[in-house]
Formats: sequence, C-alpha cells, structure tokens
Amino acid sequence: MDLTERKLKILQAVIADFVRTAEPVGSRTISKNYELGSPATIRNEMSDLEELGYLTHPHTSSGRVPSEKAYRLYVNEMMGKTELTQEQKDAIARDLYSNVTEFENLIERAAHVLSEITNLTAFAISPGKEQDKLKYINLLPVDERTVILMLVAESGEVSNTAVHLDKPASEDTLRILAKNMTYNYSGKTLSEALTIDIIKTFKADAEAMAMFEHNIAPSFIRTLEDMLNVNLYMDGLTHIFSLPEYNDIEKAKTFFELVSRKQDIMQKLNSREDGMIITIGGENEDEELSDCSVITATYHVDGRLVGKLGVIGPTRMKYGEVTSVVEYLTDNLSKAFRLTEGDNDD
Amino acid sequence: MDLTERKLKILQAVIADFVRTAEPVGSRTISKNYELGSPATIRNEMSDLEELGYLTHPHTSSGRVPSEKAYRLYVNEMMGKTELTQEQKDAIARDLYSNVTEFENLIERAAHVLSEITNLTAFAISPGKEQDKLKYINLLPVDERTVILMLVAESGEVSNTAVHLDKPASEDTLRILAKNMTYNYSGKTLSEALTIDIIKTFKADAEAMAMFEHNIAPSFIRTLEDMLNVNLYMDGLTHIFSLPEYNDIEKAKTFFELVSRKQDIMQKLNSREDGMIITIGGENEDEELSDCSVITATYHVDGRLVGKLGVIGPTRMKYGEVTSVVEYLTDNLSKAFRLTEGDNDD
DNA sequence: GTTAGCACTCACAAGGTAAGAGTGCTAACA
DNA sequence: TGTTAGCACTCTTACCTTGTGAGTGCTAAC
Repeated sequence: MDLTERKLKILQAVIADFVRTAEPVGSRTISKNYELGSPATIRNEMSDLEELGYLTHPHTSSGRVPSEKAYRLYVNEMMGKTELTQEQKDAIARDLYSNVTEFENLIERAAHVLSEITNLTAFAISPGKEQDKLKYINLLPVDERTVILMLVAESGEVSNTAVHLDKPASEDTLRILAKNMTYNYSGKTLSEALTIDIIKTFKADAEAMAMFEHNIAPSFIRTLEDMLNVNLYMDGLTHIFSLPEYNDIEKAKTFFELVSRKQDIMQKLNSREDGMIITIGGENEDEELSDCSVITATYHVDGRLVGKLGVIGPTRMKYGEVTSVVEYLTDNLSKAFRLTEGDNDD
Repeated sequence: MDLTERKLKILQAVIADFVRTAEPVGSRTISKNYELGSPATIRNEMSDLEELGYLTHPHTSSGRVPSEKAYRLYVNEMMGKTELTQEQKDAIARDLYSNVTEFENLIERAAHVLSEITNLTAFAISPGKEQDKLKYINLLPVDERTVILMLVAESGEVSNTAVHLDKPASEDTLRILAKNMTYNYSGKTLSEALTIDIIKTFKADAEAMAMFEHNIAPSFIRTLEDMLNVNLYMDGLTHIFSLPEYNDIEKAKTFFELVSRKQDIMQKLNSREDGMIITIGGENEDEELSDCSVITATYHVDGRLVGKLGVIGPTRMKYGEVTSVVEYLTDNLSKAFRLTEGDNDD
C-alpha cells in the first residue's frame, strides 16, 4: 500500500497548509500553490488518501484535514531534518546561558527558551537522581541544640536540613556520628541508602545512638527523599491561547487543569523512554492528551542521570522545527553538565 | 450624604445577589427576597443609589450592578466579620500542616489551601530576608579542589554553594578563611553583608587571600543574593475559568499573561504595606488589575521577616469570607514560624 | 489518466422577529 | 409625603430564515 509520489506530495502539501493555517485545506488551494494538477485531479487523489485513512473530512463540503496516521507518516518518513542555521543556534545558546548560575536554573531556562522559540508549552524535568551516589555526610553544630545535616552527592548536589535535637550534643558526638554515617553510606546510591536499615548499621554509644535514632535518622530519610525528588518546570502556558484549537474556553480550561496537576504530568512524561519520542494524538495513552502531540527528549548529567525536555502542543505542529530545537537544547544541556563534571576532575 | 437605613439594606442586598450570581440584579428580585418594599419603591431607591454612584446600569433595561464605590463602602462599613466555625478552622489547619516538612513548603501550602477554600487565585510570597542576619559561615572540603560554602542565617535558613578552586587548598587555609568570614560577617544583615567591601575586610596570607578573592568571594556574593531572593507561589489559577467574568477568552488570556509575569506580580504585590489590604478594581494602580480586587495580608517570621499572602479575584468577591480565611492563615503562619523560632531558645 | 462543469452540501454571517427582564414615569392611594 | 400599581418603553437574547461561499462528488469530455 505504498503511496504514489503524487499522493505523497499532496499529503505533504495538505499537512503543510493545515499546520500553517489550522483550516481544512481544499483542492483548489493545493492546485494553485503546488503545481500538482487541476483541482479535480487533486480531489480524486484526496479522496483516495481519505479512503486510505490519511485525510479526514470534518463535513461534506469542507476541505481535508490530516489524520493522526498522516502525521505519523510525515514524522517517520517525510519530515526533513530542519537544520538550524548558525545564527539560530547562537541565539539559542545565548538565551540559554544568559543569567544562569546553577544546575536547576539552567534546566528551567531551557524550558523557557524552548517555549519561546516554538511558541508552544514547554517543560523540563530535572534528572532523576536514583543513580546519584552519596559522597559524604556531615553534621555541623549551629547552636547547642541545632545541627545541620549535610549530604553531598557525587553529582555535586548538596542538601542540608536543620535538625533540632532533644538534648545538647558535643562536637565529638557529632563527629563520630557523621563519620559513621559517611562510612556506611558513601558510595551508595540515594535509593540504596533509603533501603538500608538505618539503625542497625550503627555502632556507637547509647546516647549517640538515641540521638541518631530520634533526631537525625528521620531528617536523613526526609532529606534523601527530597534529593530524589525531580522538579518539573513548565513555561509558555499562555501560548495555547494563540492557537485556534484552544479558542474554545472549555478546551483551554481542560488544558490548564491538566498541566496544573504537576505530579500527574511529571509521572506521565517522566515514564517515557530515553531518546526523542514523539506521540501524536491518540498515541498518548492519556485521554486528556488525545488531541495533543507530545515531544520529549532526554539529556544526561555525567552520563548517568537522565532528565527530560519537551513540548506539548496541538497535533498540528511544526514537527521538523520543534524536534530540531529540542535536539539542539538537549545536546547543549548534556554538554553543559558534562563540562561541569569534567571541571571537577582536572 | 449618609444613606438611609433602607438604602443601605438595598445596597447590601444588591451586592449579595450580584456576588452570588454575577448577573445584574433587578428590583423585583430584591423585593421578593428581602421584604424591603415593592419593586417600584426599590426602583426609586435604586435610582437614588445610582445617582449617588453606588450602582450602575449596564444598559437601560437591565438590573443594577454595584460600583467600586459600593464595594468600598461594603468593605469599610457593612462587611460583618465572618467568624470561621471551629470545624472550618480545624479543616484549614489540617490541610495547612499536612504534608509539610519545611519553611518554604508551608508557605506554598498556605497558598494552596487559600485558593481551594476561596475558589480564587491565591498567592504567597516568602519573607523578604533583608533583616535576616548571618550567623556563621563555613567552608567544607569536598575534594581537593571543591569546597562547599555554607551560610547559616539566624532565621535558621541555610544555603550552600559548591565552589570550584583554582588550586588545592589545605584544610587549615579553609578553616582560617571561614573563621575570618564568620568574624567579619556574623551579626550583619544579609543586605549589610552585601555592601561591605569584601576584600578589604580580610587579613590572611597572600595565597589564602588570592583564593578568597577569586574563588570564594564571587560565590559568597551570589549566595547572599540568592538568600535575599523571595519566592512567589501561586495556586488555583484555573479557578478563574469558573468565573463568568472570564468566560471571554481574551480576558482569560490577559489574566494568565499577567500572572505568568511572576517578577512583575511579585514586585507589585510585595510593595504593598503591612497588614490586611484590600484594593478594589481601579484602586489597583495597575491597569491590568483594574477589574480585579486584590487582598493581601502579611505574616511574620520571628517578628521580623515579613511575607505576604493573598488572593486575586473579580471585584465581585465574597470579601467577608475571604478576609477571614486570609487572616486565619496569616495568623497560623506567624504562629508556626514563631514556634520554630521559640523552639530554638528553650 | 486528467480535466471541466455542474449539482449538491454544509458552515457561517446577516437580518428579522418574538420573548423576557427590567426600567422610568405617572397617577392613585394611605 | 412616602409607597405602590400599571403601563409604555428599552434593550438583550435566543431563534429562525436566508443568502453566500467554499468545497466536494460525480459525470462526461478530452
């Protein structure tokens, strides 16, 4: 069931036109703009394409609209890779690195840049840190009954919590506890650390043990959980108001309600596989995303930790352009995070 | 120009009805529901109220709508304080403290609870920390050429940055530097700390000085700036879709564009004075907020640091209920932050 | 296989009409 | 003098009708 060359061209033309205008496209329009034959000829071809499932018909007397199957074909086979020009790349890089001081910041910024360029809703998910390993643990006295529990991970991430103690603790006790913890936990991944029976692994005098069990261990666990948490950044939500498909207030509402359930969104997006993934309309398992397309791609930190970046938009989307930008951005993120890592070594 | 009792009652009735329904209210409706006289009488009174500027008339044959002047009168003089029932209070407190592990978290949660109860868009701004003082500063070696710069503030806030060093530094050097910094900065407010000529205040050997100047000082300044930063949390944005006044896609768009400019929003809201402030429609200096009402109130951390909490909604708002909830929440926040503080002392 | 021609379909905008809600005014009433 | 009933008038809204334009599908000719 291969399509003839002309059918392919017509399909491509319909997709191009529809993506641009969001209006069903008629045979005359194609005929005028593409030299593919007379309106009648094109009508016949379109009719065939419809029978094959690539086009649909909102109603008898309207033009044709590409189906999801058409977009899928387009994405898989017809979409030329849109190489970004050097200026575009430079502009993106300039935007991306401007005003950025740290890790999370850069990720957030990537979402922003992506949404600005594509005029779509963009998101970025910070890396899942299950594979990150604890490097060392410290307990720092603030005042008599407050200490700061500090965890340092191999990725460079640092986290502290102020811990309130039942009883004053000597610096010695704290030092011993910290040493003990570092000994037990360093080299373990964050997730492994959470599975260890934290009390049993310890050997210290009764008082230190009691303090550890009641004051420090709970904070330790909570901090580990916090470090494992991934963040979701979204940007360009208001872009959807410019899309004709969301001119309906109900649609807009549904969309905003969807994206404001950040936990859900994150879970859905983050469970996707690695690499660039494009899901079109009904291919999204999610009912609520059934007339959206979602593009995600992964970036890497230190070759291990994996974060995500992507856009959510209407199925009518400039797949070529968007994927190029997403790719360029994830490449840049991976590079940036490799550099900081490398920095530490030499 | 005091209003007669009946005029006041009619005005109150109009406001109550309009707040509930968002429809202009006619004389018959009032007459039926409130025993304030026949429709004709009420019409005469309404006509007077309109002349006095408390009511307006979308068009000749429609009911009356309260003016901003009416809401102002209502808020100033007629609005009974809606005491929350004990159950409501308990429910709010339960919601507020559930799932909360720390400072920022609690603030974010407050915005969430507020928006859920009021069905409006709520926001919370974390305290400005200009008045917070540095308590001590530490430099912790991670590996040969990475140290963690740790700032502890009196409020209990802790901040770290990983700092990369040009050359390896001995633990001794770090200890001296940290001690020196603590000596120079502890007791200073964060903003004061930023004004000090950081290099001049130092006395150490040339190598330590160089390291301080080139590696640590820049991070120190950036971290101070970070700590000074306030965060804005918004919640319940999608509630505006339920309001008839935002059934217009353009209005909704404008609103979302406004609130997505977080920096602007924060500046506008945060510059407001202390205590509970209600601005109605055009009272907002901001053109874009001219058909909204904004309620803000302040909460305190340790009696010094001041954060804000509030809602943005249509001028047609249940001022009584909303202010009660806002007040109860800010009281709770202040109490919570006093407790943690007090905790440290005894 | 391609194209011109024509009847037909459907969405959409413009105009017209009727219903309903509400006012303003006048005159009668207590 | 304040209150009320009655009535004409206004304006919005929903609904229907109609005309137009874009587009298809089919047939017949090239």
